[in-house]
Parts: sequence; C-alpha cells; structure tokens
Amino acid sequence: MQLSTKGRYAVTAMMDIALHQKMGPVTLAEISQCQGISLSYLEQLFSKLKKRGLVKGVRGPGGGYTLAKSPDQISIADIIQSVDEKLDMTKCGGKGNCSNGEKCLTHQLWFDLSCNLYKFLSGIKLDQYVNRPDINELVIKQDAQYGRFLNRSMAVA
Amino acid sequence: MQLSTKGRYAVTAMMDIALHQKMGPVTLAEISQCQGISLSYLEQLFSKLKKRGLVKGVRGPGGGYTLAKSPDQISIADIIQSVDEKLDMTKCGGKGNCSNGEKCLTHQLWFDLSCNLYKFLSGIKLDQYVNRPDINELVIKQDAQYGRFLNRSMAVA
DNA sequence: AAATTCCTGACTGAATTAGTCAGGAATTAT
DNA sequence: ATAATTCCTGACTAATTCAGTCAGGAATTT
Repeated sequence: MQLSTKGRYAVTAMMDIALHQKMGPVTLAEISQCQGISLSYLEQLFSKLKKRGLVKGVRGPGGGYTLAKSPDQISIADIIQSVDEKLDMTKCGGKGNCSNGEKCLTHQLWFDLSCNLYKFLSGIKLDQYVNRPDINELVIKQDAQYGRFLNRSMAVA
Repeated sequence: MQLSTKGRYAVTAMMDIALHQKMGPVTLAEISQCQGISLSYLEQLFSKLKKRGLVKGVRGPGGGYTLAKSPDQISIADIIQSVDEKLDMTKCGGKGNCSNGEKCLTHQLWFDLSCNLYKFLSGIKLDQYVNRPDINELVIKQDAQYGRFLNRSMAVA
C-alpha cells in the first residue's frame, strides 16, 4: 500500500504553483529544479493535470503554468486522481462482482476504506497550505536557495 | 495509489481462517481453492504472517493454520503491514529529511494521511466480520460450493 | 511407512513506475 | 522577422515490484 511518486510529485508541483501564484505563471523548469523532479516527467504529469482542468499552460517567454481554478477549489484527491487514476481499493472497481459475480469476503472493507480515503483527501484543498506559516517559511528558504524570481518584477500585490 | 493484491490476499485469507475457526486449522489448499489464490503465493504470505505472530502453523494431516491471537486482537492494519510492509505515505519514512535534510512541502500532508489510514485500518478487527449476517451468508455459500468440511467431524461448539 | 501439510528459497514473466529523448507548436522579446 | 522561451506530444528504456511457479525438505498424524 503505497503512494506512487507520480501522485506525490503532482501534489508537490501543484502546491509550488499555488504558493507562487502572485508571481504569475510558474515554469516547469523552476519546479523541476526546486523540487528535484525530472522536467520531462513533470511534462507528462502536467499534460494530465491540464486534461482534468486543474492547470492552464501559458506558452512563450514569461509563460508557465497557472492554476485553472481558485486554490480553494482544488483538492488533493483531484490532483492524485488526475495523474494516478484511482483511489479505489476494491478489486472490482466498486462493481461488486469480485468473486464469481458476487461480492468477495472483503469487498465491503475495501469499499469503506476507499470512502474514508476519498473523504480525507477531497477535504484538503490547496489554499489550506498557502497561508500556513511553516510552509511559507520553507518556500522562502527554497526560493532563496535557487535564486528564484530575482530577475522578475514582482507583479500585483 | 493502490492496494496490492498481496495485502488483499492476506486479509482475505485471514478472514477465511477467522470465519472457520471452530472447524480447527484451515489448510492453505482450502483457502487457495475457495478464494482463488495461488497456493505457493499463499505460502509466501503466510510465512510473513507467521513471523509477525498473527498465525500458527500446524503440520501434518489435519493441520493447517490457526490464528495466533483472538480475532478481536488482530486488525486489518496488522495484516497488511505484515505482508505489505508499510502504511507510511511519506517519502522519507516519517523522518522529515525529504528535501535537503528538511521536511518537504508535502511532508505534513502525507504524514497526516498515514495517520488517518492507520487509524482506520487498525480500528477494524477480524472479529467484526465473524458475526456479520451478510458475511456468514457468503461463507456458507462458498463452503457449499467447494464441498468444504464434508468429511470432517465438526469439532467443539 | 505413507500421507498430509507446513515451510523455504530460488527462479520467472508481466506490469508498472520512473525517467529519457527527440522534436514540434505557440508566444514573446528584440 | 528571428530568436528565445516555454509548453506540448509521443515513443522509447531501465529498474523495480508484483504475482506466480517450481522443487524440495521437515514435521506430524494415521
């Protein structure tokens, strides 16, 4: 039972964007460098995030990715499901035909587990992280470390 | 994000044993047949369940496996952790050194998720299934289908 | 002594994951 | 216009894990 780095990377990247929203679009190159994720791999993940309508791509210089919805509308479950496909723990995909057309002994258990998981992850939205002091401290440290945004005029307020 | 069949099989098998406890030891051959799990694979899994002290093996004719503790002492989390290793969703194994020796942006999130998961799965014990009418109905149907226990004198009461 | 059952370790095929590579399309800045 | 930047796409590869097989041995009961 494990979270793939696929899902982990996607959530991390989305959080990075949410945390830098004021700065305008965030490039995958930046995320790649700061979060230590392969650029090509990020591109694959963002292709899926885009298909699900979670991000918008802006091409050309000064471009990057932006959140497609407000951060209080994007849950961790949304993100993971975009790249990872499923939070469903049943063998049968919820259909209940897991053992000779009937529910198997453990069907209800996995079904309950899936519900629990979904409730938890869909209850957590990106905006909950944007204003946490401990997270902001981390981001500031990271940005400094990689000299992020040094040559960009801070947009908006 | 997915449950491996490893964990699924182990829980199913343990539930099978719990449900047939009164009949004495349950052989892996029976479980293999009724639950549709490869015998050799079951042997691997039970080797781990035994190491963790969840089951006891009884060799020889009439042997099989028995629960090593009472079914209200065995949680789903115990079983999954025995064969699957971890319910930990953090990258760093909980140590908090996921990003250059510090916590990564998502550390706390995965930590909270792990706790939620563990609470849920450790709160469910095998005995909760032994007396459920719907489960018992399933078991009786299964046992009939495979002619289980036809040639065995029903022990105890 | 024979049958049964647990028990162990090594091996294999298939799937998935994580990551690479090459190239193209849109946009902006010069 | 042209060059630089960035998204965007698809095909390919290496490594890992999963699921399952196989062969043989040890303990116990009949």
